[in-house]
Amino acid sequence: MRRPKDLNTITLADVAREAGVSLKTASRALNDEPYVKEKTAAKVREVMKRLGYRPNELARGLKARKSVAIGMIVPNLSDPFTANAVKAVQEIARTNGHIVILASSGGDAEIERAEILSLIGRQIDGLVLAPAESRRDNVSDILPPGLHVVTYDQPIHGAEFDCVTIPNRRSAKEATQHLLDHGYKRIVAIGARPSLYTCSERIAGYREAMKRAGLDSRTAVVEHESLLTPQWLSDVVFDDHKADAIICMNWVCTMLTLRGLRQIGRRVGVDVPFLSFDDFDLADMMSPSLTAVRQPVEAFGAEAANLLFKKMKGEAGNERRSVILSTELVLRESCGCPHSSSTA
Amino acid sequence: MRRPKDLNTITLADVAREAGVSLKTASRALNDEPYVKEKTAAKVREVMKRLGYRPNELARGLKARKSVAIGMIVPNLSDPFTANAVKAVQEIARTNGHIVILASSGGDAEIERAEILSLIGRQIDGLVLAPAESRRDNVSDILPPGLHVVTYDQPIHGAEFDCVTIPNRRSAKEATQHLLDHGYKRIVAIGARPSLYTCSERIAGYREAMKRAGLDSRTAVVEHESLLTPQWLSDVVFDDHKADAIICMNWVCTMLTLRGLRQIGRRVGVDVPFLSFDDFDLADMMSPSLTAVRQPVEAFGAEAANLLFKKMKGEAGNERRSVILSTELVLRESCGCPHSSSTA
DNA sequence: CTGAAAGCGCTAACAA
DNA sequence: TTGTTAGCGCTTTCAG
Repeated sequence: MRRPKDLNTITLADVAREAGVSLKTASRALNDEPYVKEKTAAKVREVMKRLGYRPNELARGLKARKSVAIGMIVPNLSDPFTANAVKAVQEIARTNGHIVILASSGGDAEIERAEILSLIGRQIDGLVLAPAESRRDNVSDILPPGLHVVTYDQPIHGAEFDCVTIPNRRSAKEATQHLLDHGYKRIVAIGARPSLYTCSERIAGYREAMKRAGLDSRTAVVEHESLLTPQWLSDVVFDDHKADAIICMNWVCTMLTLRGLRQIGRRVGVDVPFLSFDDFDLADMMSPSLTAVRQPVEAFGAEAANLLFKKMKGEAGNERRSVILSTELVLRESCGCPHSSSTA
Repeated sequence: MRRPKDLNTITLADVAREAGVSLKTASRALNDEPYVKEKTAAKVREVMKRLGYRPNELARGLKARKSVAIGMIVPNLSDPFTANAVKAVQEIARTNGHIVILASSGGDAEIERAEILSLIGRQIDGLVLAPAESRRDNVSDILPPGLHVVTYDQPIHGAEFDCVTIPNRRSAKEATQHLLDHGYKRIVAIGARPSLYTCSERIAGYREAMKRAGLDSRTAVVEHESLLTPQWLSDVVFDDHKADAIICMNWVCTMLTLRGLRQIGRRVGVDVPFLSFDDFDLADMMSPSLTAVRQPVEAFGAEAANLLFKKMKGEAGNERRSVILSTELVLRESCGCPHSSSTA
């Protein structure tokens, strides 16, 4: 004659009582287990529906020692690159019957660590991580053994996680080479957060191209995006380096540089040829349209999530797996190429 | 002498045993409860740290009947409007000690429903929802009583949720009026998903403005974004309606229209004046720059989340609360306004 | 101040 | 085929 203290939550016990079966039978019906007479099962299901029963996943997870949830940690959700990756991960998680707990590090290693701990407390079954830092392994020491992690965008130095990346160095080299082919000599590479793998690799690719052409590298790399101001552009990129072309090493840099250039009165692609590492919506709609290295944004998240679920199901062996996606240099006008009206 | 079956997970019992105290004492220390000798508590904390103990939030939630998690359901993560809202919600959740379970409906009511059920099973403490549908209440009947819901972008007709919106009708009316002030007569309003509140309200605002000017409304609204093709633009917007100006009613429509116009050889803002409901990064960097109605994207998510947490804490009373954020008509060039070099 | 025992909702053993 | 009994990891009575 016990009554649930909270009469708004129906438990499996309520269902069982109402259906006149035992708890375990109700449980079996719920989970479509064998060894339940179909008629009994039907009865139970009917009661469940009638009562609006919803299994408590917390209780299930506690028992099963898993949560049917994966975590995802990203640095910055406003970045369309990130947003699309999240979208892809969320979709694949859904098809695998998992939910996604989304956390944001803001690119800060301490926050990242705290978020990971929080996710671990949630008993996540897997983690997709866009690391806030790539030089130092800020993660491994707090991971419970057996938790699968897939990194994307950046690998973590010294850690043994699966990772989805692009050939940063080669892509940057090719992009730089393209600018060189146009005849520019004082190409300036603009980047931010040099300690990040993507940044340093892309800069390295740039250097290789410049070196091969027998030219000096002109790098303009800020410790943090907030330092990428119009004044800085004017001082460093133009006054110091006398830029005759610019390559920006990621989306944020591109955005800030586009704005900054306008403020200091330099027209992108007209006064100064421009190439962006990271393509985005509308790059093709600007005038002049922006030449860019395109990363397969959705594939990034999709590959990472697929790899994670494969690992979780034990279908992928135990060795570390790296997926390297390919990029595409999308030639438009801002680099100096002639106008083309092809659809991007 | 019982040994955890899974030796990789340390429980509070392990901590208690190691510290030589009872389970409850360890629990008290964990939760900073009073009535624990400071020395005892310190000892427990030391052991926790040494063992790398992490409380199991699933177990906590099961007991406490709450999960310290909120759910968020959005239609489309690639939309920067949505991405920024998610970012804001996630940040505010974090400061309130909650995690965010993110789900995506793809604008489909059935999926939305399934996702809500899944979140309920997770015992979420609150829900931020950008409804997939606004005409029909697809939600209320499955919500457990006591679960707080805040809607944003669209209210749900017939449901009693708190909601964060903008003055859709008035903003659209003002925007249309601005085009009228330029002297355009055959202004075409392009929209998608007419059953959505935002769409119908904005179209209504447009109609009001046209009517006041003594002009016929020329609406071009597709059932679904996928129908907004270049061919359709050519046929409906230009051949049928003889557009001499265009107003697009949301971001997706703007994107598709910009691309479509180019494909059919009409230059935005040059051959055809253009106004976008929804501002975005780079709208100010295009040539001509795009005049747009700007919604406060981050505030959208922030207000929704703040409202939700207030409700959850019982600080907001029980009556329904509506927050109406203000928009701004950002005048740039595509509407026909003279070039201005002000920073957006 | 501290501890023993009960139980959150569910599922895995082990009967019956 | 069904039911009974434990117990997942934690917190909450209620005694010491």
